[in-house]
Amino acid sequence: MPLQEREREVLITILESYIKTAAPVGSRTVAKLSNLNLSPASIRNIMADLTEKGYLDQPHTSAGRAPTAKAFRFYLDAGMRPHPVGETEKRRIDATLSSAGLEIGAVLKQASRTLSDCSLQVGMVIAPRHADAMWKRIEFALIKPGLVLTILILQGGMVLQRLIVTSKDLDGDDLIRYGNYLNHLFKDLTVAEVRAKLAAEVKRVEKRLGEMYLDALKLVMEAFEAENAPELIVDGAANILAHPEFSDISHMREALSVLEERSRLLELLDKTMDEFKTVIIIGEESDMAGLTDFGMISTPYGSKEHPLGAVGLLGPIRMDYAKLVPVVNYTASILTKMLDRNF
Amino acid sequence: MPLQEREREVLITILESYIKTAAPVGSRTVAKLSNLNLSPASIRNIMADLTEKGYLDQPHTSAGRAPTAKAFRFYLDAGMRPHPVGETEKRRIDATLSSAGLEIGAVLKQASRTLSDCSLQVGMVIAPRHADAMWKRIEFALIKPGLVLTILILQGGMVLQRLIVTSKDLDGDDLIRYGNYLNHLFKDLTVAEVRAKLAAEVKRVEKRLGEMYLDALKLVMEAFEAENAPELIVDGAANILAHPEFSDISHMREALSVLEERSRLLELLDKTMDEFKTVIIIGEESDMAGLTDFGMISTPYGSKEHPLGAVGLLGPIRMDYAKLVPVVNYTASILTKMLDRNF
DNA sequence: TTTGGCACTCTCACGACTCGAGCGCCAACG
DNA sequence: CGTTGGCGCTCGAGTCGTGAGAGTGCCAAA
Repeated sequence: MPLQEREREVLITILESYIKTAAPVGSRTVAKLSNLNLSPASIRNIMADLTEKGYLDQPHTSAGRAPTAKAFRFYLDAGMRPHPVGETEKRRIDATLSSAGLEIGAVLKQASRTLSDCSLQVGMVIAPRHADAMWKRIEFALIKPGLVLTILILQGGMVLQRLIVTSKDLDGDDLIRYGNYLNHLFKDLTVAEVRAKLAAEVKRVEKRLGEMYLDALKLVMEAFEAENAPELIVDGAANILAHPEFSDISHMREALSVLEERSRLLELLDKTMDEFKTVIIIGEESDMAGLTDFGMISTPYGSKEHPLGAVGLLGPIRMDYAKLVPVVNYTASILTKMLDRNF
Repeated sequence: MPLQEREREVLITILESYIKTAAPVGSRTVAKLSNLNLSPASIRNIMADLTEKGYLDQPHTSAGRAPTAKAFRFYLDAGMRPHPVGETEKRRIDATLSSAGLEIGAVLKQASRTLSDCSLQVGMVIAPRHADAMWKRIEFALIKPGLVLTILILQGGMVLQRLIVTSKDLDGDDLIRYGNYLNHLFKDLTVAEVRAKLAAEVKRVEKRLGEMYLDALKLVMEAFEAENAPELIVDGAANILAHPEFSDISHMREALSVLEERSRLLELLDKTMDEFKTVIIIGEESDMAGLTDFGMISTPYGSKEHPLGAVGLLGPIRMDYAKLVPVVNYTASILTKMLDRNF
């Protein structure tokens, strides 16, 4: 059954108060805060209904009521009026992001930090996957006999580097020839495509061409075989521990353990990239254990045709979504713009 | 006045018990643990003396005694019998470190993690300063008109990269010429020396040679001017919060704030590099506020002639130094050996 | 010099108690 | 019939007192 107008109003009032104070809200408070001009007694009736419908929860008889995850979901889907990002804040985000320079890695780190600073929550950023980026050039440097530094420059200025052990008699000239051969072969393919093509090329070369090219291919294979997990940048873990819901020690430990599960967080952020839109996950909507009391906002950056990565926030379920969703979106848009220069 | 043999024995017993349990130690416990074969009453007398001399501290009348920072200093300087690293543990360290591959950055991160895992404290590593490393080769890649990726390869396989905005009409051939010129000019100088030489070279070129070389120099200057702060890698912050001394919330926050002061931690670790020996700093010996209840073990890696960086542990003052100092030293030695391959 | 004994002190855990917030219910009111 | 004020109830948080336990300090005896 849908909510009546008055129930809606009361629920939103409770939500907004709870988001500010993290404390259960009583009928008196709601009566004062809402613009319904009803007495606490009437509010109590409405609150009782909302409790029955599963939107509110009483920790105990005399403690006021706290919104449930269902209430937050309602808020996000229907009740929330997003609060646009202020000019001051915009300027602040612009400034800090551009202070990081042009390098993707540095910019992303800064983005994560800026997000966590603005929100007092945990900021997260997924870096662009190397696999989707295009091969631009490979360079080899002989560090010492038998040790070669391989540097793969990707479109957009990303760099993948790896040290490789080789046979001792490989010299600088060999490396230059390898480089030329490989650059010719793989230019303008994505790293994923290169990986796919590598095996076939090895077979082809084995039959027709000399040993030399085989070595070159093996070098590349060794260098870039394991580069699969996208990088997750997390910042502001200390922020989150300052919130009152974590003032008790066991909750704090739980929060820390959530932050350690990088792969799970990645999974959640991935969703936002697949669908290329802002996603908010609260409470048990993720099937990630321990995330019950958390909420996560995430949004992709890059373009719909070429999604690059995602940025997001993780915090207690009672985050100020109305304010923070626009902040996350704005950050993503700036990020998109900044990285655009590189492509 | 120096400690008598019996006082020494009692103090060390107290220290070792306190290191294990983090709880003040009573006379009965000492009587049982020590091999003096004295009654609790006699122990009490000795403990009273130690308290007078400043080695022990009573939180309150009936709480047993806890060692002071002075006691720990005594322990470190005179009483401690280092506990050699076990074979199993050695193998474990070897294995995890070599699983990180050959790349310096990855190895150092792994070292920090391994240290924190072995010790259940916070692991710290200072990465080698780029300034001390030798210029091996510079590479330029034109990412798009007006945007150049600069890659400086240093001796040992370290890589410094930076994106630079240039004039739009700079093309690939220009970049190759720039590279040749710069590599010839700076080969086998350290980054610090290059920085010093740059200004002079600019002046020299301004008078005699063409515009082109000037641009090349400016490119390098822009790329590598700001690279000063050595990198500090920290891992295992969650570990430290599990210790009983941080079970109360205000101590926990204090601990977190200590970990955020990266530059201060760096300062402390720097000491160990200057003197090139293992340094243990406890309590107020550093003048760093908030570090009163902490202890830090640090030791350099690399060789005395070419110190590369430092590794260390940060934890509560009652760390198990006897066990952990050898662990830190062993890690540093493995690290030295691994990086040796690169030079 | 060492030891057992004993009185003393202080913390911690537990229970009783009070206070206040908030609720549910109900009767009365417009 | 919705709204309101009132009243009694419940439950948590804080306060106080008490008792147990750990540990000390001191003293007299071995």
